[in-house]
Amino acid sequence: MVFAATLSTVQELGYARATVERIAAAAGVAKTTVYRRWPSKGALIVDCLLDAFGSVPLEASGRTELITDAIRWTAAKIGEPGVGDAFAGVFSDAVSDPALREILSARLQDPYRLALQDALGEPRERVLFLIDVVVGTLLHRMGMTGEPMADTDVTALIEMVLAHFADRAGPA
Amino acid sequence: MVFAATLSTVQELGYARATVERIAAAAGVAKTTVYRRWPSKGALIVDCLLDAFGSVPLEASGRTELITDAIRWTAAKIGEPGVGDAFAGVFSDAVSDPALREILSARLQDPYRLALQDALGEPRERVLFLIDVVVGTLLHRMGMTGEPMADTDVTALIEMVLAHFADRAGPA
DNA sequence: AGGTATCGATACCCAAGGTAGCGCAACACG
DNA sequence: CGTGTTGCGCTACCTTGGGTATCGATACCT
Repeated sequence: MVFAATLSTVQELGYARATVERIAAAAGVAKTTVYRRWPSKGALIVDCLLDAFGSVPLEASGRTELITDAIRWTAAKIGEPGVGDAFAGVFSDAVSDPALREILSARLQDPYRLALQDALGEPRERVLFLIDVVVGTLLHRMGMTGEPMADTDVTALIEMVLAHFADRAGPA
Repeated sequence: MVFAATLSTVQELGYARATVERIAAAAGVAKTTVYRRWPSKGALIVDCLLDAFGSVPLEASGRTELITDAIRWTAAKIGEPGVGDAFAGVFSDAVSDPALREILSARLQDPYRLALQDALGEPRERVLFLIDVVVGTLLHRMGMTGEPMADTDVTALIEMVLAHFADRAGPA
């Protein structure tokens, strides 16, 4: 499977050194075959992340548990070997590449945003803000240190976000 | 000045298309001269960001004003033309480049972290967490939308952070 | 005036994203 | 069983961009 080879190659070499040629070799596949299936390296990574993330666990009953579970789940996924690197990597590429940004936003962010809007009953802008805070914080830690965020900090993040998004108690 | 040429080139073309050759041309300087002064493109951008950011305004009296001013100042700087792009760009490059990560951490993050530790009387880990939240959130918004965060969201960010970092009232 | 340091220009190396074309194997279908 | 179609691997290639080496000119300092 190409996805598994992608993640393990990214984990082993980092995002930039995980070239498409190496990923293809690790998957036992030709580079051209990869480009037959995905239009760009970025698109491959996004699909790989989609596969790695799966769907958010949103079966919790209360709002507090829902947010807590979602944040812990996000932190755990980003902490999985290769996933955080790959995520931070595409994200970086997307900064200067509007097409990739579109792919990232539509294929990766939107599904989770819509699920959260639905589960939380919050408007689009507030959920976007929530995602900015959670994903931004986790990726910044990952990018600056090379390591996923430790549990105690994830807990602090959850508490901070919960205070802001508590049932109708938060500001604005 | 090379810094001005760097920012305007990044603003005009985005981070990836702002090649060292183009930046040098915009500055009326040869590409080799740029490499004589900075060891890599990343180092150039970091120095450029250092120049653009200057020092944090930390002359506020109260803790609340201090944090508010610092966050607004960060958001405003990242919103300046070219700065956000350049910041998100180096950050992305740093993900796969430990040497650049070291430069970014030591030259850009550490001074502000130390100043904040001093001004807030908070331990290193909590200030690092604060920086992760503020910078991560702002950069995530910038990276996903291509636009700096709107004022209302910056205000929400300030309120959320203040609640967490209020005088000895926050958890953990 | 002479030595030195700096800069600009050119030419180059290398890695990596992405493409084109060829030939082969597998599979479907009559 | 033969034939066509499809998909894949392979090789070779193009282009861009980071980074380096070299050389000649210029300017500055003594």
